[in-house]
Amino acid sequence: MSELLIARTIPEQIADRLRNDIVSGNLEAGEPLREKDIADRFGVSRGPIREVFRQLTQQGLLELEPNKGVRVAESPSPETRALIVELRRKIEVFIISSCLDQITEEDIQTLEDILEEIKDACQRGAKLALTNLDIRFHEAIIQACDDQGLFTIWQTVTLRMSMRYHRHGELMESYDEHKRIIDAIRDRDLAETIAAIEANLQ
Amino acid sequence: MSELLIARTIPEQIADRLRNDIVSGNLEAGEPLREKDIADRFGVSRGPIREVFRQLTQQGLLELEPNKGVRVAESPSPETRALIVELRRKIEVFIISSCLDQITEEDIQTLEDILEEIKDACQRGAKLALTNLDIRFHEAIIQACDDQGLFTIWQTVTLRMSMRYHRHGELMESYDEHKRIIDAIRDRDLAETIAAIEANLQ
DNA sequence: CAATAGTAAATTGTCGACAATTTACTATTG
DNA sequence: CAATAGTAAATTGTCGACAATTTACTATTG
Repeated sequence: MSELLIARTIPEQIADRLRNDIVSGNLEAGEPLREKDIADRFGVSRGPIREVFRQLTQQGLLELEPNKGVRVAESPSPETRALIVELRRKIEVFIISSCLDQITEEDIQTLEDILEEIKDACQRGAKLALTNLDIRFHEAIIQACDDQGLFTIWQTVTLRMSMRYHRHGELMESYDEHKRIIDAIRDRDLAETIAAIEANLQ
Repeated sequence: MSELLIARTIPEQIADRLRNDIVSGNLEAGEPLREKDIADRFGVSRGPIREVFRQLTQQGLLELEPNKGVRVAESPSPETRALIVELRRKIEVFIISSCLDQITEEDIQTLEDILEEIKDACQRGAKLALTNLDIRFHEAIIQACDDQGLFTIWQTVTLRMSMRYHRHGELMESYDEHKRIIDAIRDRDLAETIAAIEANLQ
């Protein structure tokens, strides 16, 4: 699950950066992105950038008009977001149900590492970092499990759900919720794992 | 909704053709696709083909390994497919619920046109064509309605659900089911529209 | 002969150049 | 002055060339 993450390709790394900017709200909805600008910013030619644009478009973060380029997509309305949350819950519950046993001690250690970063982000009040860590945490679970090609669906749904959204309230709640998930996984307690995941997805 | 379909770009057209080959089962799971081969087949350079590969990968139809290329993805297991069907139902019901009124007479005419083709395919026993027409019919509804950026999620889910799958039984049932959907839409009968769509998605 | 190392061929990754299209600007017309 | 037509600049689309990497093949070693 992790060898892919070590030697990441250039377009992947650029996609991550842009995804961040969009999900976090650094880039406003409707803002056009120019291939040349982004290419210069990352010191590559337009080729790799075009690939990134196509990927982010398919993930619903950009909108593409032929011959005109891409713009940052609007965030979903509250009603639409509610639907997307429901979809994401169904996907994550399905995956964890079919593979709770296969999660290795190494996978759990990866989750612990991310949890540490979450703790840190909560204490620093770093909301942006927290959104990312939240995604990375769940992504680690999905990657550890998924053998059914559900990853791209999960990713698209999750990114769209996360667009410019922060849960209000006490940040430290996020730490508690993720700790609960890890504990449940370590106990191989499926019902509790599902409950913990559903509590965290809203 | 339709001007985009008239002046389609070259990569879009190529993507459609490859999608067809994969969904219909013309291309076997695990089969590698070479950029050069596909480029020659369609008489273009590798650039546009790379874009197509990235898009189909994001839609879950291809699997990409950096520096090694793409292969045709496996079809989902029956259990996974059941989940995907459930997701698709939720999406289509949500969209039709929020916009049944906005569907124009012109949109309905588009659906009627596709229905005619469905009738024809049923009579000819053309299962492959039928799978495509089925997707096009529902896509027309989504495109007529969606203002919430749910299209890419819907598309990914739908394509994955359709991979190498044909409902058995009487082909003409497909015609009846789609006719029922059109009738319900024309009557602006939401409950019946939902029931008709759910009956058709399985 | 089996295993390894080395080499050639095939394939993907990236780039810069040019063509096609869109956009911004200027000049013309009534 | 408002509307249109024409032109230049900016931007996207496509291509072929070369670099980097992987794969297939051959030769060497024990």
